[in-house]
Amino acid sequence: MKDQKLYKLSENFLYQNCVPEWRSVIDDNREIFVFKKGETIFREGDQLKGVYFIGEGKVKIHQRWEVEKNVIVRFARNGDMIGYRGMGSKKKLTASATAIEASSLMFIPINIFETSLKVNPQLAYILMDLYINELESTERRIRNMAHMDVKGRIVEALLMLKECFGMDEQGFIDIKLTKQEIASYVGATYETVSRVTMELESKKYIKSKGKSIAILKLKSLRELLTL
Amino acid sequence: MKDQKLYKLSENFLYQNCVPEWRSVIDDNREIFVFKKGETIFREGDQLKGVYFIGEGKVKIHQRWEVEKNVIVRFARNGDMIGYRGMGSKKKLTASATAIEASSLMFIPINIFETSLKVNPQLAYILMDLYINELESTERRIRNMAHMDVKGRIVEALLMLKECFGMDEQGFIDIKLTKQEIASYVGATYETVSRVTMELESKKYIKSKGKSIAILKLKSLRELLTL
DNA sequence: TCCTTTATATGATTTAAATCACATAACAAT
DNA sequence: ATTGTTATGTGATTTAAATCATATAAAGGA
Repeated sequence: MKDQKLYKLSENFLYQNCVPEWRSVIDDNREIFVFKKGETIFREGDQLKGVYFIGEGKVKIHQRWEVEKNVIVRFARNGDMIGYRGMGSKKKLTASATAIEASSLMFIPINIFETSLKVNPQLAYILMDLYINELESTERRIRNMAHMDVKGRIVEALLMLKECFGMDEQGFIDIKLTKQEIASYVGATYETVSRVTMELESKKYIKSKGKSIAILKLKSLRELLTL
Repeated sequence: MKDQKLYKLSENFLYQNCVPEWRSVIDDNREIFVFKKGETIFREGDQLKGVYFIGEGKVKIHQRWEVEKNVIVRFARNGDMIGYRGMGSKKKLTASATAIEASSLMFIPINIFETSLKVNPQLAYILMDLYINELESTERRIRNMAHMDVKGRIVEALLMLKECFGMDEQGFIDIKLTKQEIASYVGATYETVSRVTMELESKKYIKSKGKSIAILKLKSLRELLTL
């Protein structure tokens, strides 16, 4: 079922970078999907059927490793595109996507998206830039993984989450993650994440309420990174 | 000094994906630079002045971390493009590049490259795909860093190096790296790399001669990864 | 609401890998 | 060659973080 209220097409970068004549094609072919918290959007190994744009909500992109061991590769929020893995429709997805909270996504079939790329010269260009930026932050994470200790990686993750998802009125980062999810992102166990966040709390560098975390002393946290 | 022998322009993907009329522009504006082993091609923090295509040789892309601590982000070989970090010439390079062996590179000034992108619709497209693939392997490395032990990461690195650089007649992987360089790539210390490679050698899974390594039992090595 | 499941805190123990330490080997430079 | 420098192999020690083990606290379903 299509629900216009759940997705403002005009704010979407695909729409914005297409020539006006093409916009109706997108409008005619898009579909809106709604996912509950915890629901799978796509699974690694799946055939690539199309591309998703997040309208509302938060999503984690993750890869499996043995049973129950996960790595969260990245987080995505409204406006972000997920699932695209290059041209040639025989491609397989290399990661899964799961809704962290109730989310509505716009789906564009892969053939429509690929045609969009051909018809709108701007688009490949914008996408190229987008992937370059993503690559940059991924390379940065490799560096962090290689040389930072767990505490540093957790602090770095908290700062990234603040940047990415912003804060509510009380200063809490606007995303609710379990200790296990944080652990899967930084490459650690949930026990260690629990200990480290407890330590940061006791030092009043952060505070937490349920699954929400607020940053209290940004400066002190940043200093932990430079040691 | 320009030396045509050192770089076959016709084999370059930039050249191949440009409309014929544009090729002479590239030809007129390119420069060939030759680097000795260990020489710096560019340094992180540098202003982006142009793009390099490797004609001959091998290059490592690395980021600094404190004094003398390095992470090798990736390796590059002939045909690879290095140094491009997206449009907008005010961009700064986020990693350094150093020649692992004597290399010749073709340099294209950033403004020529950016115009090439605009004039040749194919190009942004090809680049987008290229960056998607790079992102994929970088994401894979994050997963490895998070969950594999050092031995696994070293084995994975050896298999990657074999894929990337090929082997000579005697089966040795066609790249010479120090233990420290391998360590910088897998995120470990050179002592640990030394110990692990010694262990693999004693099991006859690999053999080494100077700085060259040959894979003897591919199957056994692969099995180490699935444990 | 109670009850099951899932998440969290925290202690005790183990372990992989870093660090420290030194001897030897390979490589470069004079 | 001769000498200094950088790379390597290996042992001993330390340490950060995983694992094992429980207790408690939330969250979700019937």
